Amino acid sequence: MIKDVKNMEPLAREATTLLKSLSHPDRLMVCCQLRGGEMSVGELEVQLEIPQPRLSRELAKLREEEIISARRDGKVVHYSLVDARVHALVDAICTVMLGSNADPNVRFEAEPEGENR
Amino acid sequence: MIKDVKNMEPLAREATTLLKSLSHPDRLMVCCQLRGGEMSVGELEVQLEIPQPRLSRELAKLREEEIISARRDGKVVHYSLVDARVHALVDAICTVMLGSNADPNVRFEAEPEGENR
DNA sequence: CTAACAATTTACGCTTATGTAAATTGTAAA
DNA sequence: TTTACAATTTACATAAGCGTAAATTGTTAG
Repeated sequence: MIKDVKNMEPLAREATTLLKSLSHPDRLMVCCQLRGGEMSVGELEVQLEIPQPRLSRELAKLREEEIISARRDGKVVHYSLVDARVHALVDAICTVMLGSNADPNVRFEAEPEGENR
Repeated sequence: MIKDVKNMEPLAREATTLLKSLSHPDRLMVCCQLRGGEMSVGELEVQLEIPQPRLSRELAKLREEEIISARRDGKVVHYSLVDARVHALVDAICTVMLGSNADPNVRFEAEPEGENR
């Protein structure tokens, strides 16, 4: 509830770093899908029809920005959104921008929900 | 509520175009402030402490992307968010990412609210 | 070890974004 | 018209972002 807009800059800088990571069709769709829980690269590839090398590169970017995390199981790598803040942001964006089309077939498997930040 | 993820791509493309426009500290802060209603370039310059030429250029980008609109009054130009969808998205981003620091001193003057899209 | 599959990384060319600084346009008042 | 102020546009140089295609790494089964 502060009035000091000056203090907004560092927060805005942080926010836009995250936003930039989501500002790409492939990456946004990936995050949109991951709201429904873990998915493997293969599943994402099939559902989103993104050529594997490109998908992999975008996943790498999302990983570097700590938006998603990877878990290897045999030769399959599973990805999931990293925390509640990211989940909330992606959710908000999908709701406002994609409408119902964004519904990832709601099949939540594991999402603590509640550990802000 | 569709399952056809394939149809998501064009929407995601559109969404990310908008998101990209908001993915810059100056531009996000401007939009954040404009949630409170119209503001002149001068007011934005003072409150956000952004050098005028840079501010002006970012405003131009936001204008080109049709995120904000300008209204000239004498030698002063007033800007405001262009529609409810943009307002909703900016609001969501500010709420999730900036928290209470994002409160633009709530002073709504005119916001139809309700014409989605 | 070798084959086969899942995923990631590299390489290249091209376009866009961004900070900085200088020049220009538009409007109102003297 | 001349001045002054508000705002926008240009001009560069540097840094990122992105699509495409080829090469590489990691893992399991034979």
